[in-house]
Amino acid sequence: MTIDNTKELPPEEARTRILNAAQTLFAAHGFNATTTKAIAEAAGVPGGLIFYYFPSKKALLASVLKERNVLIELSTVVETLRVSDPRTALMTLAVHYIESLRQHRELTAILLREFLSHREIAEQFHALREEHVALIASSIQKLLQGKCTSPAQQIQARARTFLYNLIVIGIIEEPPAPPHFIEEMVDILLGGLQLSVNA
Amino acid sequence: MTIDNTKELPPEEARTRILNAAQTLFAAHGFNATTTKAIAEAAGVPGGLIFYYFPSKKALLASVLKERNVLIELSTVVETLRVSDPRTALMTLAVHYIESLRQHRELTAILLREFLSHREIAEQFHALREEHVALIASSIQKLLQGKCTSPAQQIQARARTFLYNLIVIGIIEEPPAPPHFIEEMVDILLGGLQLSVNA
DNA sequence: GTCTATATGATGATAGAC
DNA sequence: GTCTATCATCATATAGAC
Repeated sequence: MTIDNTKELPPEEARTRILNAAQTLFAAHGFNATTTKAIAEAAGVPGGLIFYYFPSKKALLASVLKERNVLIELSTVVETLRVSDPRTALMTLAVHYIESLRQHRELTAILLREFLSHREIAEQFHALREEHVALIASSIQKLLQGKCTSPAQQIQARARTFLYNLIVIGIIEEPPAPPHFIEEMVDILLGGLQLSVNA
Repeated sequence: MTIDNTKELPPEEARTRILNAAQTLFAAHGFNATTTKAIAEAAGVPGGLIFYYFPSKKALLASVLKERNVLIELSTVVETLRVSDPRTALMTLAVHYIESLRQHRELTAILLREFLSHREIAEQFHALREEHVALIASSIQKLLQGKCTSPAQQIQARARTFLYNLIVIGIIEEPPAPPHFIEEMVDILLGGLQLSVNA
């Protein structure tokens, strides 16, 4: 029987604590405004130890973004759609997606902050967006199977409109807007489709 | 005959050059990553002069945001709607709004970067959003006068969906998405309304 | 109002003891 | 692997000559 090294908090894993602290502080104050000293203090380790695990502060940021990846979890949200009624399904998707964004607020904040200056991050952000548009579009298409005759491009546009709204709601909007806006938005998206709603 | 002091580049207005340089550099690299020295160099003035005109670097940022205000210009875009056909009007509004956002890319970049950490800026951003939702909603309502019987709240939701899409398209989306997406989005927004389109 | 020179403090990173 | 002490650099901001 081999030892499982993937526990949540391996006894003295200073590296993990540094990553956690960096993630929190980068998100709260931005990359440049966060000092390595502050990270070390928050992590409860001496300042020098950071540079034992990471060659530079920038490499630390890269590790945070790489090892704590938002992409995967957000994508799985889309997969959880096993409801027959399109309206309910889209509502579920929206709520879960926004919740997921809010749960990863720290990472999305980093993305939002740094994509403007770091080309690499911008491309990651862009790829993520397009991937999700495609995922949502195919989800909608499945949901409407047989119930609707709209062309594929219309569905894609709806998926994009949907996602863009979720992005603003989940990342930028603060405080949260009118309570029933999400519901209304879903209705708008489904409004133009020739649905045979009679479940 | 008095002298007009509101020319584009008043003979030696170092202050203006400092503001210009600060705006550009803050937008390109963020507030913290931009040094006052870099601003001075870009403006072609000695480093010390910045602190003659502005008490601190942060005050300089505040001045940039206050004196180069996006709010006004963006609001006027909405006013330019004097077309009878709703679809054409919304298309015009969308295109102009996005163009305006792109023209003020530097300022929107600063807003996007700093609203996460500076409470003041966040509130400014939020107020701007809500003001524009209201403006767009009332524009749509005027456009649909007599042609539609949808309740006010539905119109508001449409306006918000519209604006949120414009925000992502104008500020975040890069490179620009599928060419006809804006058109498709407008169609989606108008899709659910009981229009008597027969112009 | 403009410019030079510089104070003062903090930052990322290193060297080396344990 | 962990920690202390410290270096070299560069930041914002000031003092004061012109």
